[in-house]
Amino acid sequence: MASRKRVTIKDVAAATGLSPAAVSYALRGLQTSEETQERVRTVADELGYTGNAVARALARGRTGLVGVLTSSLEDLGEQRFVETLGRQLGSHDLQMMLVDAQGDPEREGALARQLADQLVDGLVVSPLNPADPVWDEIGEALPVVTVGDALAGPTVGEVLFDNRAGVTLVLEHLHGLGHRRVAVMTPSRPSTPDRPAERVVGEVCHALGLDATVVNARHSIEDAAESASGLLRSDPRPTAVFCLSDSIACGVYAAAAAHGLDVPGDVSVAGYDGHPIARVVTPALTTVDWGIGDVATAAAGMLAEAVGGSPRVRARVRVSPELVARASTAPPA
Amino acid sequence: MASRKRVTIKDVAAATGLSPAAVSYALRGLQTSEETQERVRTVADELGYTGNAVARALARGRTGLVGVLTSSLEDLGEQRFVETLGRQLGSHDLQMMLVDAQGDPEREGALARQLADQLVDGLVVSPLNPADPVWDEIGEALPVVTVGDALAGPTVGEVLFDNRAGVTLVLEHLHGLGHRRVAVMTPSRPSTPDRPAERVVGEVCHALGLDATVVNARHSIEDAAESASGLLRSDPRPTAVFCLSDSIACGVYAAAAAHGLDVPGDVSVAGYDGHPIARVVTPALTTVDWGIGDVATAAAGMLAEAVGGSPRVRARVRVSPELVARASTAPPA
DNA sequence: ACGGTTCAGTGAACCGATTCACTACCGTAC
DNA sequence: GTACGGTAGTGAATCGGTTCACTGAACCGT
Repeated sequence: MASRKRVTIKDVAAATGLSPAAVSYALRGLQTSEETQERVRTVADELGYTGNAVARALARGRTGLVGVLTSSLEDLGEQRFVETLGRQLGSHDLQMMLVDAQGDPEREGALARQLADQLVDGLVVSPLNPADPVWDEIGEALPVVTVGDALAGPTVGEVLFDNRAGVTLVLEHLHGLGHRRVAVMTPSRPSTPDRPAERVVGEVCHALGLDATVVNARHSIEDAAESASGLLRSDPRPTAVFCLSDSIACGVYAAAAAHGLDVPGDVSVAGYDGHPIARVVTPALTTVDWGIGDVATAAAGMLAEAVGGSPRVRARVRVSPELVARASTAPPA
Repeated sequence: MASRKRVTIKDVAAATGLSPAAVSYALRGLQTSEETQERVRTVADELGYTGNAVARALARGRTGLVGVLTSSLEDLGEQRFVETLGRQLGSHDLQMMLVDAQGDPEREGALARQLADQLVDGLVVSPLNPADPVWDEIGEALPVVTVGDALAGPTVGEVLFDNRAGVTLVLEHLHGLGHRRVAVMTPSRPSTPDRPAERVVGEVCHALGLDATVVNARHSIEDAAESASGLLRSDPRPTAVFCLSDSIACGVYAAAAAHGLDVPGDVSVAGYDGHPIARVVTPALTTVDWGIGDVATAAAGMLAEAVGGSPRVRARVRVSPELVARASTAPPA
């Protein structure tokens, strides 16, 4: 069925009696008379000519696609980030090509290389492993905007959020409420050697004199619930659980309910992301708002500018995380 | 910076003393001796040759990309669907190119046309407007798999869910509990003339003798909360609200909390999607599970098969929605 | 009437791969 | 010794556009 031959620019040229070059110009409103443009457009419509995006990309050396390499689409925060980013890129006439590293740093590197092979004009990435040498290569080949942690390699833009500050806000909040035995659930994979967030957590806990257990979890609510389940059964149960994403916090809620534990009566829970769902769950979730929407907008803007060919200045935006204290955290029993 | 010239197949050819053709074959392990292949691979690595995806796509007539046209990424259910779909397509060696219609049927049509211009090898779509003539054109040009409502045009696969059955399940459930004055919140835009879901709602309500108000809302939790706010203030307040997505239901929870209304004491709430979040919120949300994950897996499989070039048989999978009654619905006061 | 600009449009090169048709060469069989 | 078959590799065409360098004609003021 699909074999209906594609209408090419040559067909249009033949039908109008013009050269392919003229048609190409006419359709873009260049170097041709008004009436010719009109005529070409009419004929093109009649023939159903749509143009071949791949050929155009090859000839022009750009595709109009922006790669978005997300660390894990399972995360509600990432989902929301991606949604906004796609919308914003669209407003700059760029298409989002979404690729999911699924929390795996190696997969992330491989995907990045693949994307850089001329398929995309630029890349937005919130790196799982900012130290990966792949970023060096890629930063030289195309505009890269990072979100979250800064990259070793060259980039055209960075939207940094001070995760140390964010983590500190929560841990100080918990400490201030009187918690001393807290668990921290991070989305990290063991294979990431030096995930900054985790290191920061360790340092801050140490500084505050908190007794912290770090637990790895995946972002999905179901998986997080399972990981949390073990945690909540452990003998000296932590009095508070700090989740490095709101998704994971949702999982903890589910696990707490399953075990008949009250939040925050039996255990306090804090999240990270400032996702709207945090306001909906009961009790409303204490979380850190890093301005998902603003970050996405900034990133899209930077990349659009760089892809548009403006001189490569390294833009840098720093976002301050804000603690949103709600009902899910309270002094320990 | 980016100006470091790209290594092309010719460079590799020159470096090995072979023709570009030979290099092309060698790198794919065809028509060349073992040792040549080895040598070419070595040289290619040294030079940092990666290949140009666009040129390859033009020559071979396929890109390895699959377009995924989502109706609205604001919806938690869609987000989850897309996540699974991307994962599944990846396991078939296909890349997902995600495009968001943002709930706008016209935008959906335009994006579909754009995608079909040779950029993608296939398309997965859950159509906002199944009657749009664009599907006819596109279905002839490339493999299309629909999810949800069936399309008028030709497709290679359909994952149908019986939304009539799903809607009926919920409305009968509410009716059975004794509700007579219910509100239905749909994500439809007024511009969609014949959104099937809405028509079905009308019919089923009529059949059951329910007094139904239909309210349009966007999927985002914030927007849905706002729409719900008005609804909950209306004079003879509906005793139950049926939301056509779990996202919207979350918005209703938020609005109810803001107005000091108890769910289900003052108003029952039901959702649609079976998103994991439905189990997390309090009270746990009554919803309709249509098997997001299974649907995504089925769709990916169908499309992969069609893109792989297997004979075009129209595959059809029908998914039965299942009511998951939880604590958010109860008899009216 | 004349050189000099513009304007509209042409032809060919090009982007970077793939693939078809063909050649050179080797070994083998008769 | 000639015919034959198979393998390794080549050259050129091709995919479908864009763009550069150029041409012929119309138009300009003087």
